[in-house]
Amino acid sequence: MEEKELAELLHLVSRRLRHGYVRRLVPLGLNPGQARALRALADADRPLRMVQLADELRIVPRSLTPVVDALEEAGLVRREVDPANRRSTLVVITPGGRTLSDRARGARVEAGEDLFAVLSKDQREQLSALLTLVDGQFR
Amino acid sequence: MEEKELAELLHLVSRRLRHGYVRRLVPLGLNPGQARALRALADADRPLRMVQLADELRIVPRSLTPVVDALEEAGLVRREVDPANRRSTLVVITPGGRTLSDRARGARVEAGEDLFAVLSKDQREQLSALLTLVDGQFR
DNA sequence: ACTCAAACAGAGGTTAACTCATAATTGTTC
DNA sequence: GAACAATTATGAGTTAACCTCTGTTTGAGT
Repeated sequence: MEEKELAELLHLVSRRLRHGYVRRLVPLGLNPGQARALRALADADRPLRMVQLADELRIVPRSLTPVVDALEEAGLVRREVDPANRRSTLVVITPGGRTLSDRARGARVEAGEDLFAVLSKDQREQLSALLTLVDGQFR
Repeated sequence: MEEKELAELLHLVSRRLRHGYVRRLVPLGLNPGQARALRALADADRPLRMVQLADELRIVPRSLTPVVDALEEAGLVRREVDPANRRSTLVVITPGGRTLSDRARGARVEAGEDLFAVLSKDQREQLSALLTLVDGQFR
């Protein structure tokens, strides 16, 4: 009776995930967008320019500005002028930012474990593989 | 290096889907939330009270009010006082609403086909089954 | 030197949620 | 059967995460 379409399922599940994630991020003083940006910076392991970071997050650069504002405010990143191109801003993660990024990763993993508790390890890997395929097609 | 967590993948993919969906809904004058509500009403095949509909959509009733406002404005649903309980409002889909709901379903399916083009039919069914499992655990 | 493009941010809008408070009704209990 | 509690919807206000369009500064190519 309740056979939902993929679109609907995806929406509901991703909303549910966000819920658990947000809850765990609150004590860290981060929202998901900020956590994602921080994570991308930690993973890149080098300063990124605003455009690069925005691209990584698949958002337009303008949408990144307030995210970086907040992270900078919290001392988790620093903005630096790119010496190679003074139009560009380099976003540099601070040691504090790195630490918090690790804690945020924990929150993300926990939220994922909560949500995907009903799936076996195999099933999770399947899901991950399928989504990677879908995401990958637009690289 | 590009090994993304499930949380991240889910977020990116569902955002991508929404994108394609929104684009196709624009000519119908609907946004995704309105389309979802309309769909739930069409599927229920009977008037639903605000609380019931909200529950179906997994949102709090207060969040449903403006959605129904818009649908009513567009003549796609009607609000009626529930004769069985005068506190309750019954949301009744109109013939026009039903028609548009069908068109919105088309949009949703098309967007899904676009996004999941890289997957085989089998893979899509797998994905759907996995997400149904995850979604199902909270009912 | 002059023009065009790139990078960022200001201003403002949209969607989709949320909470808290309130009015109307109904159901329960003494 | 009056008093109290719960339910239903909504007013008011907030938040996250995006978007577009515009303007400023800077750099790159001719």
